[in-house]
Amino acid sequence: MHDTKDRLLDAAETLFADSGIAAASLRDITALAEANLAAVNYHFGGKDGLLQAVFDRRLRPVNEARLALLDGFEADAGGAPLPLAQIVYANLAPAFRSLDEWGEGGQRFMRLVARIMADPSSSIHHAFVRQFDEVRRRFLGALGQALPELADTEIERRFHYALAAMMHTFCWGQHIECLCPTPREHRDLVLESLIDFAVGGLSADSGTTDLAELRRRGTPVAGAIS
Amino acid sequence: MHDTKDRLLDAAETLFADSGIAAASLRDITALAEANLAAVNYHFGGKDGLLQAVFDRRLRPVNEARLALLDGFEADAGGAPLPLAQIVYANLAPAFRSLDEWGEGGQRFMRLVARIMADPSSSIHHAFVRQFDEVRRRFLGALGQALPELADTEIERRFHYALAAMMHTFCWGQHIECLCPTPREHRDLVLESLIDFAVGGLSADSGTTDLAELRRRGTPVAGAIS
DNA sequence: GTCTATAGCATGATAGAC
DNA sequence: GTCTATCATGCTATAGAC
Repeated sequence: MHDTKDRLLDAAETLFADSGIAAASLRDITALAEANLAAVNYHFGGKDGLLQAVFDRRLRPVNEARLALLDGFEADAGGAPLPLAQIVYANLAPAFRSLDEWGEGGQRFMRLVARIMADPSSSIHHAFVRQFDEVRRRFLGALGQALPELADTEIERRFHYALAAMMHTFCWGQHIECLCPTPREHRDLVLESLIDFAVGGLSADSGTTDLAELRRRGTPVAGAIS
Repeated sequence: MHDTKDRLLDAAETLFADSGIAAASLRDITALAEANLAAVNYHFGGKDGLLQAVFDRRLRPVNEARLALLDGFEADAGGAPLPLAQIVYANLAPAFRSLDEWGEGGQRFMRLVARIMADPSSSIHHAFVRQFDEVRRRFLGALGQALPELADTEIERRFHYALAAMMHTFCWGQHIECLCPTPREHRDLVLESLIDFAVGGLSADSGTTDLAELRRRGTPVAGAIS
């Protein structure tokens, strides 16, 4: 069924996602995998290699699916700007689809990705950002076409906000019922909700917010924060 | 100037935020604080106590400021639903203001909060969620009034999305230029951008997204994900 | 490829002098 | 309150038998 290597990858994915990367020890991982402690070093060269292997197994297909979806939409549009919903969908759907294709493992993995995203000091973080970079550039390009009135930096900020919402959802899905992406019907609901929110946020009018006005009205008691 | 206790709190805040809670050792912390290793146990009873103390020092004022702002807006409105921008502002501004009041320490602390948010398995996470619970309930109530056409669960989801965008900003601000909340002029720009995005997302039309349509158009090659 | 055994090190906590 | 010294534990990594 599963050879040692796969069992180690599964166990590592589980414990990295649930406990955090630093907190998951090789002893815990090999115990869960019913493998020997030394097997990690034999197969992956160490803890970092194991983490890298966990990522390589899953991340590439998701990012490739993102680009493939975007390619398809752009081919359909023939040079015209894409509807925002398509851009957002192309970014989110592959991650959600992986939940189906990989079952429990997919959920755990997305939680792990969310952890990495929130931990810029992690050893994997540079490799992760580099692998995501092409996706990022392509999507920023598509967003730039769809939102010509927005400055590039504003588009990049909003792209990050939308990404953050997805990551947060994966990370907290198992703890907060309304965000939980299981069972399957519920998953589509959350995906739709995320798309609605992201599209609304991305297309929001810029400069509507009058910060000075909010500050003036919002200080009923001077020094309330003290 | 600073007694040992304060220096330990500052050092812990710095290292917890920069390296992660598990990765920051008491030896690193006491070295940075120029204090003795045993001082942590004497003053805080251990690493967990230190972490708790780091949070207690900063979190309460921010949450109190959030509620005070919301109170002020609601008193002004006299029972009418609040503008979304006011609700969002009341949630975000105190966190941003802390960046001014606490300088470097405020930035570090917000990064630390973002870490905790992304790590549901952290030892502090229950205490953190409990302390935030009143804020959460009050803001969900205000949002429910402002968005009567949305279901409660949808409102809660969107509240989490908006929260996620802010957390992501604090966490990555020092790594991604467009999100960086320093210097001060830039900070207001990011805050405005976040408010625009959150207001747009919160007020997005629900059910606009036609998932089936997106799925149909978005599969140029069957099994592209394989 | 898989195992036992262990090296070599860092950690959190504590005892006890001052 | 602060220090030194140390304990007990856990960790990653590796050597070497099978």
